[in-house]
Amino acid sequence: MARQRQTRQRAAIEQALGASHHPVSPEELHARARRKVPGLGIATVYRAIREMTAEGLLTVVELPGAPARHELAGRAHHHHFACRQCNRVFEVDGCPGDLSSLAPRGFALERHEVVLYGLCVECATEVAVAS
Amino acid sequence: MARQRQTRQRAAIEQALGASHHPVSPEELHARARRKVPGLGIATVYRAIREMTAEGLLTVVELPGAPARHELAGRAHHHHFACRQCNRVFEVDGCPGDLSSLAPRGFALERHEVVLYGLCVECATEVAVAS
DNA sequence: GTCATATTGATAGTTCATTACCAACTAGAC
DNA sequence: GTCTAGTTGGTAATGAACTATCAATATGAC
Repeated sequence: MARQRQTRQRAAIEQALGASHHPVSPEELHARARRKVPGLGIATVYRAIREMTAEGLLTVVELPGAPARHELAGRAHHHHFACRQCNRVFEVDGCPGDLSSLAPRGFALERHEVVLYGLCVECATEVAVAS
Repeated sequence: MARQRQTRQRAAIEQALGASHHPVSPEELHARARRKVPGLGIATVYRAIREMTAEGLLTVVELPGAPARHELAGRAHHHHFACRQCNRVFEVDGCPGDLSSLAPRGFALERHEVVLYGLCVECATEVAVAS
């Protein structure tokens, strides 16, 4: 089941993942890895994502109303900032902390997600310049 | 463009929305309204959701990896608790408060979503009883 | 270099949520 | 009750994300 050969395609995908400091969508990953291997097919990207996720190397980041994104596993607990303009997603280090007090009585809180929405620094600057 | 006739179907849908104290999926809304109007079609539910959302009567609640849910507009700021067992979504009154300090420098924070995951009181009880 | 086979890439297929279509029904003005 | 046009319901169609298929390619042991 495990991968037996190292290929240019897979290397490009892994490199693109490592170079990204935010969760990437399959499409974005495809575009990035394509710079190294122009002919790279989208199917190969999806295959790599599936295999690496199964091996625990990748984690899935699901944001409301958007396709799943992926980032290398093993990073510290963090949340995300989604720019409504450029649609990119950034990592946010902080965490509001213990949210168990928010859960209704009797509910068992297991995990939480916090998603911030707004404009990233680049898009915020553009808007300021344009107006 | 606006609705011109009052129908049993629409009345049943509005009633079902009013009786729900949590955001409902189109499918759930269909099931609930069907109790009043058995022949109700799913297309009519989607139509009602679309029209009411356009009129500002409904708001969309999007949770990661799930179809959009809807709740009556005008409620106070709140968040949601999603049960991983029964898949229902509950409203949570509290809010961790100002999260602007979490946003990276230069980013313009406009809104935020907090989603709690775990077991609702019913599912948590079942698990406890079963073991 | 040779060769067996793991891997790829193009694309058809699948799945799920949602929308379009249109004949049949019905609300409501008269 | 009549009648017109707004609504409905069943279903085909759509769209987006993802997966399967399979012939062609390329890895890496020899």
